[in-house]
Amino acid sequence: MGRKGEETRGRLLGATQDLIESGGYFGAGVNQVLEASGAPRGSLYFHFPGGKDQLVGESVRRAGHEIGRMVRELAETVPDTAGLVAGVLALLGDRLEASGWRKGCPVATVALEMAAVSDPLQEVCSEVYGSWEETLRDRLAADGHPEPADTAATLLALVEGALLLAKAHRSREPLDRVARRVAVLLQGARR
Amino acid sequence: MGRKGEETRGRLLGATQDLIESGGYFGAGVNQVLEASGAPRGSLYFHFPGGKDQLVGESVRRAGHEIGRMVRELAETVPDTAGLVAGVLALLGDRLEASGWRKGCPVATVALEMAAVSDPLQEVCSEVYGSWEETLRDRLAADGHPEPADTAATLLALVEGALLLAKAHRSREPLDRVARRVAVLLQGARR
DNA sequence: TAAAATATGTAGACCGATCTATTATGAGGT
DNA sequence: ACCTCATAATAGATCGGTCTACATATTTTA
Repeated sequence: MGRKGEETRGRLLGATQDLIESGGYFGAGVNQVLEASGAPRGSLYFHFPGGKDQLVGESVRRAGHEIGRMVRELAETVPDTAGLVAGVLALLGDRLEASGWRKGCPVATVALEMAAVSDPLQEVCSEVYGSWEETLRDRLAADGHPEPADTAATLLALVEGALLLAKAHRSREPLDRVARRVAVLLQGARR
Repeated sequence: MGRKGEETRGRLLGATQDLIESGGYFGAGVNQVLEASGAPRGSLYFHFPGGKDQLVGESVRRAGHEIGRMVRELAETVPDTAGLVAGVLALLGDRLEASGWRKGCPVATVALEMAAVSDPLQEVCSEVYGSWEETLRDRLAADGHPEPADTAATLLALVEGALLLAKAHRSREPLDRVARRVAVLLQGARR
């Protein structure tokens, strides 16, 4: 593929990722992606012959993996799951606030917008959420939690919901409130 | 305003509400709203001189009040808060599934799409979420729950997150998993 | 009460801007 | 010379919004 080509492709994905995190599928207009990345129009359709949907799909997947890796890294330094969730909430809250309440979950907006109308994008969103949930479930199971599957899904819903409310209110308050209550939800973890 | 005018205005709001619930702000194109409502273009800008943003704002507020009322009605028939939340999850899950995984929360998508770029729409979303949270908080306080504010925010985040995951996976599973775990979160309610 | 004036609302052609996508062309690296 | 990739012009559809014309009520005035 060549060094240069790979770099252009990466810049396109990065710019798309950035715009998606702020405004979802429709917030990432092709023109804005091109301007932000500095790439010419033809290059986009060379590297992503599937057009915008392919571009968005790969961007969501990449962003999902980045966050997944971030969570796993955090998991290595924090011993208890409650602390891990609190850490994730804090980290994502920092990101959200530092971006002027723009950058929330890179998957959520696209999922809500497109899951019902685009099978490929729905699959990507489902897959990313599934991988995050799996990470949490494994961690809970290793902790000896009695209901790892249900609890993992609940924790993920909690984080996603808190992030949504924080963006809607332009405030960390929902994140803080949820963080305080997570411990209760995880009762019975290591009895 | 006249009987006919009021009716046209209502049809425009209803059509917009419907489209928003499926696809958010950008899913509710003006042309689609006009086609679905049967109203002519001129009527839209007569009844909503603020254009699309006013139309969407009023639709989100209306949809928010409808769900708020639904929750309060359910609260009258279900004694415990855990049951209330489970009931809400079941009801919204029915709606989501019956619509072919299209109709989720009427506020969430618009909030994620527009909160960062439109002050008026951000305010509407924040206000609706605030009113729902207030309903939950009052209920928890009446139950004698020790942390009504934190818990109300957490329950709302939980419901919103579960609804998001359900739409992303096109499955009730997240809703069911969360419903099973809500009881644990509400421990200490009536000690 | 009849006629005139005004307010309310419908109807759709039309506009510029923006959207994603296609195309033809040619430079640059291997 | 060959494939990779960049470049820009442009297509064609759709976006939200404005405009004028017209119909129907409602109010004012004589």
